[in-house]
Amino acid sequence: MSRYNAKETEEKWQKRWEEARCFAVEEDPSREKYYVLEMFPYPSGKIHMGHVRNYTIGDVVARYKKAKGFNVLHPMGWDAFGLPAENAAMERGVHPASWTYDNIATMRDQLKLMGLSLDWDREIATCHPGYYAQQQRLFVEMMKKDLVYRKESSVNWDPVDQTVLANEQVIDGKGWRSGAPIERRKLSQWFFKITAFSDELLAALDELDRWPEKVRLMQRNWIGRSEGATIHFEITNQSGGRDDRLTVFTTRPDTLFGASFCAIAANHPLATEIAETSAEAAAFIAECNRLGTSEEAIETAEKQGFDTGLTVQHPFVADLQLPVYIANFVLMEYGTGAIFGCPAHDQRDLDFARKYKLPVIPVVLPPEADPATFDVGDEAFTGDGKAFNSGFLDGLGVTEAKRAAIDKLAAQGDGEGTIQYRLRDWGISRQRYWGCPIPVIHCAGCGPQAVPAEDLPVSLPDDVTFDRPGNPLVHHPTWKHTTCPSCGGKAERDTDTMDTFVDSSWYFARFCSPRAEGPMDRGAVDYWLPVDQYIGGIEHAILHLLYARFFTRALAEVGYVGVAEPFAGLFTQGMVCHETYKDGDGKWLFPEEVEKTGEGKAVHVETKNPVSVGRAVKMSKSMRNVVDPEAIISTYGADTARWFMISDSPPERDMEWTDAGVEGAWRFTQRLWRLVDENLESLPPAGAPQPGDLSDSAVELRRRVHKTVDACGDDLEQFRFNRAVARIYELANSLGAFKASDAGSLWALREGLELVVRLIGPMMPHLAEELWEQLGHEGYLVDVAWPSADASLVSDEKATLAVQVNGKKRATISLSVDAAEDEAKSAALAEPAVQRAMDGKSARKIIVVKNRIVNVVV
RNA sequence: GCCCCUGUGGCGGAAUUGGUAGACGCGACAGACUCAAAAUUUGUUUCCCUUUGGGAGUGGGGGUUCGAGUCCCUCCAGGGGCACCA
Repeated sequence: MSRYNAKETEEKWQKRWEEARCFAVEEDPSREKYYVLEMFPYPSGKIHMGHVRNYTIGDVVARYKKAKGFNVLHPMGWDAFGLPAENAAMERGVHPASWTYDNIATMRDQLKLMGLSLDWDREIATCHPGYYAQQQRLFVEMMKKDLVYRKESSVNWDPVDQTVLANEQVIDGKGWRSGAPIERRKLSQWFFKITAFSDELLAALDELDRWPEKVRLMQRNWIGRSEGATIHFEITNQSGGRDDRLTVFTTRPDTLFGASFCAIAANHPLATEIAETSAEAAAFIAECNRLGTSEEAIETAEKQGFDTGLTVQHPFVADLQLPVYIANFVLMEYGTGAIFGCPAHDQRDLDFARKYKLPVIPVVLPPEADPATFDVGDEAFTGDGKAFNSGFLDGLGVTEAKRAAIDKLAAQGDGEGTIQYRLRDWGISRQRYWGCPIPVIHCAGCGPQAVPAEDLPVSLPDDVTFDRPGNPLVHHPTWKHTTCPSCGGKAERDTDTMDTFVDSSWYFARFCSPRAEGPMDRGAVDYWLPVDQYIGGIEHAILHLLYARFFTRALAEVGYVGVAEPFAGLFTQGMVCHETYKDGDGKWLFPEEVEKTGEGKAVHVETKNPVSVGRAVKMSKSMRNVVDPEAIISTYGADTARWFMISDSPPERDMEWTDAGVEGAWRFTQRLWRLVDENLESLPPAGAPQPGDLSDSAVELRRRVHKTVDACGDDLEQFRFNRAVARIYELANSLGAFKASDAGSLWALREGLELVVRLIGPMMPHLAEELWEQLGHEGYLVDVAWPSADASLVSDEKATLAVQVNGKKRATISLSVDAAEDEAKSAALAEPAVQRAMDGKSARKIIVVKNRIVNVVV
């Protein structure tokens, strides 16, 4: 009896597939296309289990669709620009380019070990000039279409390192390297006009019916369309020539009678103006700026305000003036950067009012509450109710009151109904080296000028150093100095590079024609786009996916593509988790440093000191709970790793990586091998015709086989890989237990073995090819069509129904499929257990659900 | 803080989408094979009650229904995103 040698076999088939160019594809208008794409990886060094899961799922889909007869495009590339390369440069002195390309080489080799059905001819890296040159062309063309503009916006500034920090580099308001308190600073930056598409991006979500509902919901909330009102409050005690009105946006104009203050953002123009003459205001604003730019930091900070001393006139109540505060929880980026506070009906306003002893006036009465005694306490009432304490609005519901308030404001000239979006334009300027240079030249006389097409690309200089803070492109002795394309005078290049989200906003289109001279070949994108199935992590649910949707629309305006939506189908897979280990000193340990001693206990491999075992969390370097895919593949083979990845947990759910699970998967590969190997000699030859009559047990086996084929196809279509795997286990159990003696059973056994091999093809492709060959077939299983089940063997003759009495199961009965209701009733009542449970009472009602259940109500 | 998701045996999960809860795998236990171990293999395995049999049970509490893991309300726990990580 031979043993399956995974390593040898996997190498053998990987080589053969490559030589036969099994996965290289071209446009073929005569065939239906299917574009499978997994989110391309950032080349961080080595592949991790998250990649293995992502690419296994994608590969199952790609191979399945290929077997279903589609012309399948399945490419791979590298999201190769980004911050970690610069960190490596600073920490280890390696050049970002060589660091990145080394990582790509390593990770490419690792991916190849997985046996993925990729068209490697189409490989791209976003840091390659061949890619980013095209991106610069797109930028220039978008500029011409007025989709790009320049404005000021805030960044996190590290005053010690003299550099801009990413949000993740700000920890508790301090720079991660310097530890210095960070400041908000304004810089002039480039923006993509994504808000021009707010409505369209929102409306089109309804059509994306192969996207997870939760992703569509998150995007809807992110775009955040809200109907409300802008209200102009007259400033009553101002001095000087400033604008005498404060404009706020609110979604609750119905609560205007409950207003007790107004608040403006720390970077509101009025705040800036006040700070010029008030040292206290300036100090407070500086304090707010220390919070950094992330919404999370701003909203979780304790609510604080600064009373400007200004007051504004309430538009409806003649003798009411409201104080104006500068507040740390008001965002300049949303609405008008100013709000009116109604503490009774907004939690943040309430917290603020309690702190600064401002009045809390309830103006919306919850249903069934008493207007005389109703009080909000510490919890604002945000639900629906009737307006009270509200003058002309009294008695109206929230919706009607909003309308009435807006009408009155408009009539008075104090405001109007407005639709506001939460979505902001996309700032893409980054003060970094390792990114796509922004192809713009700044001329003192002519202003910013796009680099002319014939001068593209603007290449990154190689000779840069990271020995001092700031952007190497700024420090470079010659790079930024150039001449103005318009006037010919001295000018400087824009030293910013693009956000790496730009790189990943069109790579799927580049894959259609990766070596095209322009950004993309129209014929190729018209054939391949949209991506039929996109697969990646849920962490990209909003930003990446929304930017790509915007960019595709921008590409359509520029004339490169004919579709608006890049991804027709989306699947978001869960994370790969692992237990965590800590030694007595609280130091994290790698799994290989830990030895299990049973019952959830563990010790250190060398010292034998006890180790505390923590629950499974997402694999991460910081907690050391990582398993190296390459080590797994070299021990068990790629098929085992792939099989385990999809076998237990549903792909959209988080999964736990365990040694026991991998070993179980490995045992199954061996079992399948033996199943074929042990029977090989007695089986009829491949392609032998079905013998005349089959024994009952052979027919029964065929039923199981064909039912499995039928159900597995459905499961794969619906991404229920774990169910398909369970069915294949069941089938393997049946095949293993089957006693074949006569010619008919041996024929049925061959059929069953061949079909199980074809079913595992997308999941364990190497083993499947090898077994297919063992079973006497020539050519590649990869080229064999997906099997279809014999319909006559899939349907059952008998159905088992549960019989309940008052909803409690008391017996089961076996009836022919679709048996009549009366037959089911009498069979149910004939059961002794049912009679016993009925306890002599008569049935008041009997509910019969065909082929499922009979419920007797007494 | 805001938005979104998840919760079923010792563990991962299944449940025909409102109709027999626990398929399949892992682990554990017992047996076979073996000098022994590994591998393989047979069986048992939600909990409680003494059994033929009965009761409880899908994070907690409540509701709708002939019937709820599935729908509604509420609470708890864990996770993802929050615009410069990718």
